[in-house]
Formats: sequence, C-alpha cells, structure tokens
Amino acid sequence: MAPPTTPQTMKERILETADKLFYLQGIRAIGVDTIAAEIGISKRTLYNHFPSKDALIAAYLERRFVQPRPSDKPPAEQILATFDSLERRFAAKDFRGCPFVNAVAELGPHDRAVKKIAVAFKESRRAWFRERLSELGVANADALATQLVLLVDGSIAQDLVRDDPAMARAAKEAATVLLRNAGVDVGDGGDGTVKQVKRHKRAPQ
Amino acid sequence: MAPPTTPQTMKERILETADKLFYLQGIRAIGVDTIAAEIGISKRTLYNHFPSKDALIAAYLERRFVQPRPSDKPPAEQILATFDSLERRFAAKDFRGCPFVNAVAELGPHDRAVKKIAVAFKESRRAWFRERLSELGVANADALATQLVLLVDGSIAQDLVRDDPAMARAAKEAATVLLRNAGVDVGDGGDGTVKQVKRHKRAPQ
DNA sequence: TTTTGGTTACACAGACCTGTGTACTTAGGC
DNA sequence: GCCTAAGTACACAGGTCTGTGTAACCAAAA
Repeated sequence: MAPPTTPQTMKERILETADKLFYLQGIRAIGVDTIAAEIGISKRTLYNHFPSKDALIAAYLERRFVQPRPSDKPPAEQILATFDSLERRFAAKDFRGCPFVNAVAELGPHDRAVKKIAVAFKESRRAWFRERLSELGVANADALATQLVLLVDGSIAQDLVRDDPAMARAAKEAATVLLRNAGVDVGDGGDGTVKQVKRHKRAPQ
Repeated sequence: MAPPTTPQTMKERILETADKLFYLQGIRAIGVDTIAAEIGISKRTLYNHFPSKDALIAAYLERRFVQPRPSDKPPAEQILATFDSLERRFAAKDFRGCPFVNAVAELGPHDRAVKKIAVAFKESRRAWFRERLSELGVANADALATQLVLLVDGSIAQDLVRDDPAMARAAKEAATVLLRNAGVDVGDGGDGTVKQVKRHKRAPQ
C-alpha cells in the first residue's frame, strides 16, 4: 500500500501496528489477523517474523520499555517535569493508561513473561527517581522515590477511568509537597504558573 | 452439589462465582460456560437470570461498588486507616488490583457502561476523602482528596504488578506528610508502629 | 391430579481465535 | 537464465466464545 514511503523493516512495521492496536484496544481484543490486515500483509508473513502471538506481545512491551533521556537540568526540575509530560500525554486523546499495568490487568497473574517485564519497567522508573533524589542529597531517597511513583501510577490510573489530565497536576502538587518536606528546594512550588516575580529561595530542612 | 447449604438465591450464587472468576482471572478470560460449570448449573440457567454476558459484567461491577461503613472514629484516623486496610488487602493472595480499573483496562474505552460505573466508584471514593477532610476543617479539601486517591490508586497499581504490600505503607507515609502539610493533626505520624510512649499533640496549623 | 416454573442436558449456529500447510509470485544477486 | 529469499493468497484444522432452541425433568402449588 505504501512500500516506497516505508524504509523501515517489516518487523518494525509489524511492531508499530501491533503497538497501536494492542495499546489502544487491548491485547486480547486484537487478533493477529487484524494486525496483518491493518498493515496489508498476509498473516503468514506476520508469523514468519514472530513465532507466536505471545512473542509479539513480549516484543510489544519490550519496545515500550524506553529509558528516559538523560538531561542536564537540575534534578528537582527533572522530577517535576515528569508530571508535566504526564499531563501532556493525558491530554492526548490516544492515551490509555500504562501499557504494562494494562497488560498485567488483562493477561492475569499467570503470565510470567508479561509480569516480569512490567516489574522491570516499574522498578526502572523508581530507580530513576531515586537517582535524581540522591543527586539532591535527599536522606531517604528510596522511600521518597517509591512515593513519587505512587503519584505517577495513581494519576495514570485515575486518568484512565476519568479522562482528566488535571490528575497529573494534582500529582505534581502532591509531589511538590513531598519534595519540600524532604528538604528539597522546589522554588516557588514548581507548578510553573505561579513563578512570577519573587522567587524566594528557601533553605533546605 | 451443595444445595442445602446455600440459602442464597440463584442469582446471588451466579454473581458470587462470576465475581471470583472475573476478578481473579479477568473478564475476557472467563466464559459463561466456566461460570456455570463452577456452580454446577447449566449455561441455560445462567442466561435465564442474566440476558447477556455484558449484563453479568455490569452486575458484577455494581456488586463491587460498596460504600465504606460510617465510622465514629476521628476523621484523620479514618483516612489513615484506609491505607492500613489497603495493606491488609494487598497481603491477601487473592488481591488483584482494583476491579474497576482492571475492567476499564481490559474492556477498552468504548465500553460506556463499564466506564460509567468505574467513574462513579472513583468519584465516590474521592468524595469520601473530601468529606473527612472537610470535617477536619481543611481549607482545600477537594484538592487534597484528589491527591489522596492518587496515592490509593497508585499503591494498588504498584501492588498489582509488584505484589508488594509495602506500597500501601509508602502511600500512608506520603498521605501523612500531605495531611500534616495541610495542618491536620496526625499524631506521631499515624503509622501505628511508632506510637509508643510520648504521643505529643501538635496544634493544628 | 394437573399445572406451572425453574432447571437440566444437549445440540447447534455463527463468530472469532491461533497457528499451519501449500502452492504461487516477485525481486535481486549470481 | 537461474536461484534464493521474502511475501502472498487461501484454505483449513482445532479450539473457544456467546447465545439460542428444544425436549425432558422435577417439585411444589392449586
């Protein structure tokens, strides 16, 4: 249908389409026929690239597992920016929750492979927060990192059922309180809207 | 199989079994045959009580929608006790996340009926927090209530993928910080473990 | 006794699913 | 020209699912 405009490999085309359909409509809701038809290839070709649907599901989740890009901005800013980017993603109409949580919810507790990668993803997110907090010299970075991922996952779950991007904003406000309570300087509150004239610095602790 | 020991109505038996199977294994994963077989009734009987699987799903979710019992304990204690009860539920091996979030994740965004009841449930939880906070005289009870449900849902999502009841504890600690920041007296920290000898009261605000 | 309502057993339609088998085509490299 | 690799078309096996149709059964009420 569009072979000249797609310099990507066939495997990537399959994964891209599977990602879109699995994520937006659910893994169980989409059959391999549907994916093949969407690309315009035969089901046989799909099975030549992936031995089974389970393998395709695993590849789909692994492809979703991307590490956040390293940034040179101050750690506190990076942490709070997480919630801004979350809010932007919530506002997009093709957002449908966390693919890892959804996959675990959908495929049940018996699917070891899916659960394993979901745990790895969640842990990597928590580790990212912990590293930023350590850079800030926060005492119990580990506990606080856990609390921050709770806010992230909580806002995702809430947005999934309520379609309300303001959940990300609420999470950011809560995160700001938690950070400030841990002695982190978050400027005027970190919510961007209020940072106007006086940006009084506040001594940690 | 056990007709004399079940004084409950047939409809309730069906719902009870559907609840167990839907919740533990997933709605899409369980067919009506499986439910009927589990009870020991014919599929025909099941369809005599529920016109379709969709109706059964809706009834399942509605049955899960229970209001928290009114309590005469202090509001702050009630709020924090939420996280204790959450931790207890996480520890139980038959806990598998929030049935409403799971249903939305599983059935997709197009299922209006499911989404509607899920939203109603989430809103009722948020309203419960808001009422307790209003009783405490918290200024922006609404915003804080939202933040608390984020912690609840976040810990549920995290426990779903990680099977770690400590997530409820982390949520409780974060909630304690948020409450104290709003001027609520939460005693020594509200985590139960530390409340030993000196329980110095702290003036609100 | 007769009727009636709930239940059972069981077949079946129609749809969808995963995965395979097979023969055909097409394009590029030798 | 020939060979190989990749893709296509298409049928099909074997399974699951929802929902219905039908005839028989059984117990309690009338």
